[in-house]
Amino acid sequence: MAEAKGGAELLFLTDEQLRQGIEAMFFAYRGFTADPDRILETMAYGRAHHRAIHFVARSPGTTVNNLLAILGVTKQSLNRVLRTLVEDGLIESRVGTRDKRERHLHLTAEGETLERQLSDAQRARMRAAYRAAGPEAVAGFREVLEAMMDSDLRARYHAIRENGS
Amino acid sequence: MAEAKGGAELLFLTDEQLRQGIEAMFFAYRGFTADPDRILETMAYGRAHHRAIHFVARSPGTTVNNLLAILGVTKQSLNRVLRTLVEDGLIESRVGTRDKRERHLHLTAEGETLERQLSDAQRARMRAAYRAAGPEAVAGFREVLEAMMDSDLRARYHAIRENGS
DNA sequence: CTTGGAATGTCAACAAAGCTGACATAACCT
DNA sequence: AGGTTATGTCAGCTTTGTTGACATTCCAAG
Repeated sequence: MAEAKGGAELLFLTDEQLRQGIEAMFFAYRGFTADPDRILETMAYGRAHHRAIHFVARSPGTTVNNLLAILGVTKQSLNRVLRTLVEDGLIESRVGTRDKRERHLHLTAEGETLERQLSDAQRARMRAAYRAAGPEAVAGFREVLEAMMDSDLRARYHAIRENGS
Repeated sequence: MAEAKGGAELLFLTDEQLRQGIEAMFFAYRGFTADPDRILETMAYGRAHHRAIHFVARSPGTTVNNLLAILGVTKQSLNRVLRTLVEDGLIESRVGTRDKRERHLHLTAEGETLERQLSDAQRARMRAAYRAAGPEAVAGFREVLEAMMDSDLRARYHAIRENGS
C-alpha cells in the first residue's frame, strides 16, 4: 500500500469529499461544545469562561500572556473574562516571584469543581465518540486534526501535551 | 484485532487522551475557520454570512426554515444575515411556487463567486490535512466526527450528503 | 541609577452575532 | 371561518470579540 497513495488520493479528494469533511467538522463542533454550553448557561458564564478555565486547569501557573497566545484573543477580551472568574473566586491570580509583572493563574477549589463538571461532560461525549469509532479511527482523527492546525498553534498544542504528561 | 478492542480501549481512553482530543478539536477548529475568516474580514461579512452562503450553495432552493434548523440559530439572527446578503445581491430569495409562504434561497452569480472563493480556501486546508494524514486517517476522522454529532444534526448531515450526491 | 521597553490592567467605545418577546402578513389547511 | 405555519421585522439585551489610549510596575541595558 506504500505508494498506492497517489492514485487512491486523487480519487478520494474530490470537492464533494472535502465539502463533506467541512460539514462534518461544523456539525461535530456543535456537538463538541453543546454539553458544556448547557451547563454554563445556567450560570453567568459562557464559552469564553470555559476556555479560560480549561487551559488554566491544564497548565496551572500559566501566565496571562501565554493564555492570550493560546486563546488568540485580545488582552482586553480575556481580561474581562478573567476578572469575573477571579472576583467569583474560581481563579486565583498570583503575582510572579521571579518576574513580578507576570500573573500566574491557578484554579481555586471552587474553580476545580466547575472545571471537573465541564470537563466531565465534554469528555463523556468524546469518550462515547471514541468508543463508537474505535481505536484506529481515533488515531486517524487525531492525525487529521493536527494537520489542520496552524503551525504556531500546533506547537502550543504539543507544548501543552508535554506539560500534562 | 477484531476483539482486542475491549482491552485496548480501556487502556486508550484515559482522561489525558480525551483531553488531548478536546484540545486538538479546539486548535483544529481555529485553523478550519482561519482562511475564510481572513477573506471575510476584508468585506463587511463574518462567519455567520459564510455559513449561510455555504449551506445555500450546498442545497440550492432550500427554505429559510430548513436553514434555521441546520444552523441552529434564531430566525431573527439568521434574518439579519440573510437580509444583507439579499440586499447586496449575493443571495436571491424566491417566493415558493407550491407553497407561497416559503422563500427559496439561491446564490446569484456574484454570490457564487464569493462562495467559490471561500470554499476554495477552506477546501485547500482540508485537502492539505487529508493529504498529510492519508486515506485511512481520513476515514477515522470522519467516523469520530460523525459519532460526536447530536443525532438530529447527524440526520441533517446525512440529508445534505444525499443532496450533493 | 536612569531609562526604555515589556507585561499587565483598565477605561471607553464599538461591532458581530447570538438571544427573547411581540407583532404583522400572507398562505395554507381543515 | 379559524387555527397553524412560514416568514419578516422592531426593539432591546447579552456575550464576546475588537481598537485606542493610558497607567503601573519592573526587568534589564546602558
